[in-house]
Amino acid sequence: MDFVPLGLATDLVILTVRGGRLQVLLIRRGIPPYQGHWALPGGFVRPDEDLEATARRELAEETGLSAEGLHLEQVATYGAPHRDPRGRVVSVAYLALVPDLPAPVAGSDAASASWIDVNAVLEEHAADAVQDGRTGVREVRLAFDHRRILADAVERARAKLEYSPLATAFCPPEFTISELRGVYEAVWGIPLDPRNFHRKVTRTPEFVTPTSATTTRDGGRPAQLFHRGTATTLHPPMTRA
Amino acid sequence: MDFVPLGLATDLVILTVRGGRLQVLLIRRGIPPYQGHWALPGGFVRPDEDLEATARRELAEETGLSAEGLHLEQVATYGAPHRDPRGRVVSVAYLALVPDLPAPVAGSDAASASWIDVNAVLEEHAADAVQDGRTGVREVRLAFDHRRILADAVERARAKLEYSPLATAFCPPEFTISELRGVYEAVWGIPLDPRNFHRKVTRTPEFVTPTSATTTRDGGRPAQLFHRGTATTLHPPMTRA
DNA sequence: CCAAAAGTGTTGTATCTACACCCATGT
DNA sequence: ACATGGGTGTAGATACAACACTTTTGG
Repeated sequence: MDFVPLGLATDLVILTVRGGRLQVLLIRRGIPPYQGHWALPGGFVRPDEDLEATARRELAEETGLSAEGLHLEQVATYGAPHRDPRGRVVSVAYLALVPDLPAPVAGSDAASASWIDVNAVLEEHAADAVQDGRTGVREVRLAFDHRRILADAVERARAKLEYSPLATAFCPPEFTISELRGVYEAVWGIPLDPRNFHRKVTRTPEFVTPTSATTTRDGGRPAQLFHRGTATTLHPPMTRA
Repeated sequence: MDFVPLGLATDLVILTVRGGRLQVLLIRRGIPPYQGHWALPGGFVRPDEDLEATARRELAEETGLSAEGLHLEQVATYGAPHRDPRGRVVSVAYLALVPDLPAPVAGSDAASASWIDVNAVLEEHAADAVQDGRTGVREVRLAFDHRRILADAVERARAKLEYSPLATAFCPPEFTISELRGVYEAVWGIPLDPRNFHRKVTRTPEFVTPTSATTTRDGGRPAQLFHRGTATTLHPPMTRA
């Protein structure tokens, strides 16, 4: 057996939708390298620990949620020889989707964790585009190759919304069609027609199933509440513009 | 840094279409563990070698082709603690697509490599389904977790044929629409209407571009020859039944 | 001439988009 | 009453499946 010395880690791209915006959980690094930069949460795989178990453990640590029931999937593995200046570290990236948490990020360790607007990180940073008055976040440089990992994970999420019921993973157990539409709009970054969206979702077999309850939490006429259906793929798929 | 002792390897799922069937390159293991079983070609990542470089090196070694221009993409990483009985080995799986080689598998090292029908490997093996008179191949048990890796890679290929021009990676530089259809039929395992397929492919922008040449190698009326277009995604996508 | 494969036209059906319109609540 | 969001109906455009039909070669 050929045991080249290397570290094996998992990095997590934890996404949520808050206030109509797609956000990612980032940690500000307190120590070099990349001290002061933002980074994806992650950690080393323990001996005899499965890769997904590592990711799920990190997810629980960072969000304070029991990771059961949360969506978690592997995205890709990054292993360029010098991606970490300290030595060879190969990292398996996972994508996690969580609903908008009522509780703030709790249980995270000493480092400061925050929800950061994904667009603020991924937008091209022309030197003159620095001042963005709306969000306050101006420029977010990620440590290591984490910008690429984030981009790959977000692209995965965008693509999977089309043909899978993944968007429900961003929602609480019971949700309205409008709230589900809000997820699509936030992740894709485009507005959708509320009426056509409603029809499409409710007519796609097993995408969502109605409960007997309604809510007025979004204002206006009471909306039917739904929970996830049993579908694993959507026929026909949802379509972006 | 946390250097747990482990081996890092890449495994290759090299697919081709021969005689209208989807086939995978497998190697018969000459030594334990799993001596005598079929396995995916693979090998350990060298110090300072990028993951994809490892995969491309293995691909060139096994097929005897220069790996340049061949399609190669990462599929997933497999790291269950006891997937290899010799110790902890984490493997990054890559999918490679090659055209039907005029030359047989050359340059492969001592172990015997063969093209094996993918269906013969992936079909469910109920104990009483062992005797399959049609294909002659009865039972192909793969070593390690390679059956799962193969299944994941094939599913990836099947899905990508829908929305990407990936099928052209199975074809020689110049090909007819029929040959391209043969790829879809082999990978998806279903027949397609030649007339609708022709229209669909030629009307999808930048999927294929016509050359000035024709061929009669498929018999019948001479067929227009095409080469790959510049599209990276297909609009509209190709559809399975 | 016939067989075989290439390629075009047509028709009915499903789906999408855009938008008019009505429904049920809070204030 | 009116603002707000929930939900249904409908018409034109687009795409699809099925299949009749014509074209161009080899034998």
